[in-house]
Amino acid sequence: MAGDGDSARRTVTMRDVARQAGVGLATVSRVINGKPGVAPELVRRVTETARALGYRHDLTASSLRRADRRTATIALVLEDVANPFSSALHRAVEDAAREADILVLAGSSDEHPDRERELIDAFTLRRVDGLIVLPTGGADEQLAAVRRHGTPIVCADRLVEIDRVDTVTVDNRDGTWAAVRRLRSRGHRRIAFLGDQETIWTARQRYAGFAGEHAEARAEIDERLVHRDLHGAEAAREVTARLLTTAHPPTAIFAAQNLLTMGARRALQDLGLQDGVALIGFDDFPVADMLAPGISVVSQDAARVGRTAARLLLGRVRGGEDQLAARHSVVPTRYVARGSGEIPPGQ
Amino acid sequence: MAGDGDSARRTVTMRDVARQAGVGLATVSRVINGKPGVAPELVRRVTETARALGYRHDLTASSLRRADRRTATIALVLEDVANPFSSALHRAVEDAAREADILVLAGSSDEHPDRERELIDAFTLRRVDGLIVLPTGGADEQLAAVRRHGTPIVCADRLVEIDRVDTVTVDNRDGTWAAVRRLRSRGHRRIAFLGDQETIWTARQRYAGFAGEHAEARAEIDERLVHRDLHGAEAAREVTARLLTTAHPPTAIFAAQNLLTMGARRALQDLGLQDGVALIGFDDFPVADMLAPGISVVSQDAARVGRTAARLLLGRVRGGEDQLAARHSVVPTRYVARGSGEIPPGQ
DNA sequence: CTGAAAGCGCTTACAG
DNA sequence: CTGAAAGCGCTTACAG
Repeated sequence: MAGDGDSARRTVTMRDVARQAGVGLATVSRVINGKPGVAPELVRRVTETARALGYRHDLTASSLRRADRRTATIALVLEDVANPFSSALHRAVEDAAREADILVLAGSSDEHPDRERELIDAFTLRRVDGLIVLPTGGADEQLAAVRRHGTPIVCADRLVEIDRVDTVTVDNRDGTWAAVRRLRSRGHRRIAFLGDQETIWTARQRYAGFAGEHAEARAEIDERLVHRDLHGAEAAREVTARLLTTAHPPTAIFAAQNLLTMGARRALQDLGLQDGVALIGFDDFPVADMLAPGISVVSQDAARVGRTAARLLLGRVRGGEDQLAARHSVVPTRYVARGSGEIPPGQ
Repeated sequence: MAGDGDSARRTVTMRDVARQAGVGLATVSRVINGKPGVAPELVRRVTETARALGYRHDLTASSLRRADRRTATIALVLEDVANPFSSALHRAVEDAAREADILVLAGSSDEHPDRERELIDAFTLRRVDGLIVLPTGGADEQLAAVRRHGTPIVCADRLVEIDRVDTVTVDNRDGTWAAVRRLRSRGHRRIAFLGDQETIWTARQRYAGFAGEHAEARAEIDERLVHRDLHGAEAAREVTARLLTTAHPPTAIFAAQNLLTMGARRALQDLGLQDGVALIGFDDFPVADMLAPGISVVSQDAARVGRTAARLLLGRVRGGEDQLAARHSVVPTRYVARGSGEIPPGQ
């Protein structure tokens, strides 16, 4: 407790501890790092002196000199740290990293390639040991360059083809395909599709599932029912309201993303049609089961995506797997029937 | 593009750039850091050489030698990066930090003091410039010690009294008080209270609002209607179900947290009582407005809490405000009427 | 088992 | 305006 003053003082370094304890600098380093082969008496003296002086180890300096140059920090480029999918993935990454005493930096690209590039720059500038990114698609060249420089990278949620960059994706196409097939088997023939910006890989995949199912059923797609460039709930709401008030409205709606599902449902409720028109969303969200009818969804396991991505990354960070070719893991989706997807055509 | 090989090579340092460009190390440093007073010709040569060699600046080394020793990184200790309140706060902090070219490390304490301590340790070990934490309450001494060592700290969401540690909280007590008063003015006399673990400051404050309103109204609290140690939705659901099936059930329920509100509503729906018993929740959540009836809530602005916390922290990090005494900012709540809170007693 | 010296990749006085 | 030297707080051979 002595010397626990409040005034600003210069940092206590290993040097100070060494001098005070009457040992060499290397010995202090050994003790602090828990390395074996130091006389118990010295271990005690150093530990005690360090505590008494309020010594705080400096990992940044340590990693600078260290052979492996690891900072024990990885970075995460998400779409938005605040969106449910991103943040569930984030949490899974944190948990996996924590077991290896690794911390995680996170940032939001908001789907802007420029912002993705800035984040990657800022992270590599700080010498993170690895990167998990939900790529916008517009920064792939930079990702490739960073990878070539030696930093391990795993891309999550979206597929990219870069040397030694692993990916963890969800079976967007098949999950959508199966959901649309369910609608068709219930008798639906006029199925609307609401999709996110086409620059996003998952958006294209989900549409591919929608189109694939139609081809399989030898059914033609009515282009008037397809809207593939929707940003957010409000856009989905407007489009849905318009679709429902045309001469030939859809009997079912497939909303290929979270917010679009909410927007579509809002429009349905506005028109009192939530029990008359089927709705299936891609990606679950809280309380979807508490609505009446509950919203049926193709659910994706964000935590599993995160956990898998973290595992792949840490394998490369540790070095053992770093020279392996790119590995691509696909996490399955699951259809959750809650009512809205089970509404038959014609009320 | 030349020399863009794939093989592992040692890092290109400023030294390499200096040698190659035929200038001194200090000049390279000046150019890379954009410092004025270098001949245009040298700036060009250094910039070009750096690019050609694939030089990547190392911020960790830079900050080690730099006078201010800043890492341009701050850390965030949240309850859970994946919960909506925490992640909305996180996003606001990210946005504020980004304007100052500062990155953010985040971690989840899960309300465990031990985990909070580990995170604080890990962050300070990496020499972050400052800390924003949602304190569990069990690590306040460590926070105080870190602060004394010089690292600026802002506590968000919960009040703590530590020298030169700022806080940003929400008016939990008054927000609850006003909501309960609304219930009473509509005729409710038997109002149940569902609360989170009492170790959490906000949980205590919200109960204080509930109790305060009762005292103000000279109404006695029926202890059988009060449950102050509920963990999560399922616990709230069970307790609510039990409350509703007693001889003297409540006519209204105040759920003092997100998940508790959802759990209570589930129980109400299970019993078909969602239109018969009033419900007000503390803290809004997505889609609460799409349920029938919509759930009335005391809404808190997580983004504003985050933004304010970040501003206070960055003010101290910059140094200008670092010697100031603790500042305490309170963000107001807002009552959002959606129907469930407007149900009168007796159906 | 221990310590003096060198050096990680930078910035910062200092002298020119 | 420019560069050689010192040093940030550590770890790592190396010699004892």
